[in-house]
Amino acid sequence: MTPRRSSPTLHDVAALAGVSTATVSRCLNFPDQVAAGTKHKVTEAIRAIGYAPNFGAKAMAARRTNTIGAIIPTMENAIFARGLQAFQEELRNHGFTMLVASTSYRADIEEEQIRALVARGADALLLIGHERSAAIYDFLEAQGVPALVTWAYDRDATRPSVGFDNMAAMQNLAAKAIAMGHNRMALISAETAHNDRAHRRHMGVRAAMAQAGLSPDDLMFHETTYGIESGAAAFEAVMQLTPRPTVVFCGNDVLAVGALRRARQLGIDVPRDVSITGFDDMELAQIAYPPLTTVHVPHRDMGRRAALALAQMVKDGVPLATVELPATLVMRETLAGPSRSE
Amino acid sequence: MTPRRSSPTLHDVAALAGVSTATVSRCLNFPDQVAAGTKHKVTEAIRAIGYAPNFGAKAMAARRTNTIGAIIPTMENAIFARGLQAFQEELRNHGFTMLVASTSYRADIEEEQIRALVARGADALLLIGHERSAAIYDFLEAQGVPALVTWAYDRDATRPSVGFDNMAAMQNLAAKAIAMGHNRMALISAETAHNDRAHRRHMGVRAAMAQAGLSPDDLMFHETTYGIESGAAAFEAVMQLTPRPTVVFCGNDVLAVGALRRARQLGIDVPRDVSITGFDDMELAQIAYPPLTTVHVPHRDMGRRAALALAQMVKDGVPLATVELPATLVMRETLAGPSRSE
DNA sequence: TCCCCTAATGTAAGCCTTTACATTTTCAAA
DNA sequence: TTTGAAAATGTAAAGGCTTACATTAGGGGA
Repeated sequence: MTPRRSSPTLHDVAALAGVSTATVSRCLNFPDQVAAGTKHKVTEAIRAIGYAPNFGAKAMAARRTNTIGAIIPTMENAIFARGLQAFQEELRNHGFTMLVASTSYRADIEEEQIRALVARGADALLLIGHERSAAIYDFLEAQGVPALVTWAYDRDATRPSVGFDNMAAMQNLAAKAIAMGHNRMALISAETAHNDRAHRRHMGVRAAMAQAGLSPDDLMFHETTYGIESGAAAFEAVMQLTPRPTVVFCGNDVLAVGALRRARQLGIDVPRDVSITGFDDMELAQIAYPPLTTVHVPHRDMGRRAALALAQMVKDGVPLATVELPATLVMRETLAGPSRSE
Repeated sequence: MTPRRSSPTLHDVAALAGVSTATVSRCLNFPDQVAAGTKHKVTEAIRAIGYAPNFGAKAMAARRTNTIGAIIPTMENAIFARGLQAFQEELRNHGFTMLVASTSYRADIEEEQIRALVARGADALLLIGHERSAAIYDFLEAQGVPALVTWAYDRDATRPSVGFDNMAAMQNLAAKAIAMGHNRMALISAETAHNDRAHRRHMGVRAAMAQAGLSPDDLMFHETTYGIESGAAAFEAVMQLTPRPTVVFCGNDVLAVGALRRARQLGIDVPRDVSITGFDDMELAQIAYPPLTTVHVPHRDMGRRAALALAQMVKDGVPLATVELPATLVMRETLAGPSRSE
């Protein structure tokens, strides 16, 4: 029976405070443009009446939402979750809120999500990796929504990104292994379709081999899905090949941990019988036994810098710039020279 | 020099298709209310002109945003990241998008974030745990924003929640340990201030002890921050007490893994010299060596169900209901009876 | 053929802010 | 005092969509 009284509006506040709506609005958005006394009256009225601005109206009038969207493959992967966490924290420092969507590594879902976040008023977008259709980039352009790519840095890419060079990092790791004497190698990779990071890591291994004069045939390439169990299965498959690889590079730490576990189950000693490496340097890598040699990815730093760049772009029109961050090799205990005795 | 042509509007589409704006709107929102021919014309026009609805205008007119907010302690904790992932996926199935904010376990930040997400137009909110000020609950009430608590189920709580009984789960685990013969026990807990989950887990241990006729003095309670290193330090501290505990319960898996690692470094064998348990059952628990005995928390299920409940609430007004999910004991290898020889 | 009911479409009134521009007030300098 | 510039405030026009209500078209029954 009680008429569902709708929320108080700017108008109500103005009436109560005895000023115009414009003044109330200014009080909220440009406080130093209004006299102290007026400000006080208005503040009082707002409190008395329990006023909260209407988001839709505000967004329409201001033509922005102070919201930035992030689209990542999945939060199941701790590496992305952490990047997001840093991203969100920095965004908050600048008064923005974060919309999140995930794609499960599927290009079609990603496209849908990009459209969805734009439709939900995202002022700008954070994207993982460069690889996506020209159509969707055109769409973003047409909608006037700036997008920043992260998790990847590619010398040749034209779009702005904040990331590291997946290929160079992997090449560096592979070169190290080769320098230690390895020459029969396997790569257990995440699926490379629509995933330029995985693809470039693969290219990195090849480049290192080429540089050392090794034949591409000496690399056993095995692609699999994400997950510890996948890594384990892939490792087992790869170890059944002849000749056996002396080092197994893994596209990420989760796969590597799976490989490590299966090695133990199979009675294969790491790194004596075979070396195993990861990529990402998540917490897992330190917990693993033996501690995993991997590549440290600056996920927090990427998140933070991406947020900063996007915030400045939306707020002050600072154009997005590309920045390359270092991804450094972390030597722990799973990579060693191949044993002679073998 | 080219005048920055602003985006096409509903009006433009209507003009091109030769219908009214109302028809275009219906085409978009209630397609089966419009004739097939008309629908076709409109669809064509939309494509031709590259129309995309204006979010602010839509939100203002419809009085909702189809956006639901989630506020969690941190995405650094994989357990929350996964819950969020499931939450977001289910939300997507219902046409909603997700706003995310994190609190770093701080009540003041949480309050700020609740206000921020409401100001950003969240139609509803997902919250972790029951414990927060009455003022903020009042605020949500006044703003008409429904909130659903998760990660906790409390028989006595009046607000709707989708979660498990932290106390009962921990009590169950402790009872098991007691039944195995343990009677000197330690609890390494996350900080309990403003964290009803941690608090209730503590209560669970006490309840089990009380039920077994043990004195509360036989529990060494050690509170610490989140992190592997914290767990390690806490374990070391706790093991220096006299008499030494025979079992060390940890408030979560991360602390437990830290404890496990320090035990190895100290030459303390688990579970022969001391038993260690975790809580959450994250992937880490299986990777750890030896595999960790812990409590499985249905994080994905909670996320999914919470999303469903919230979506139905916002879309169809289905009232939020409380549902209790099971959190089950997972016996692995770090809990065993205390050794006689000690 | 005429009527009436239903389906399809159109009309136009909001929804609530922001902001360009106009007006009034204030205050320091003359 | 007067005056002029700056500060404070007011007026009112968007802004693009949804939706209640009005109108028109279509079709079956008498």
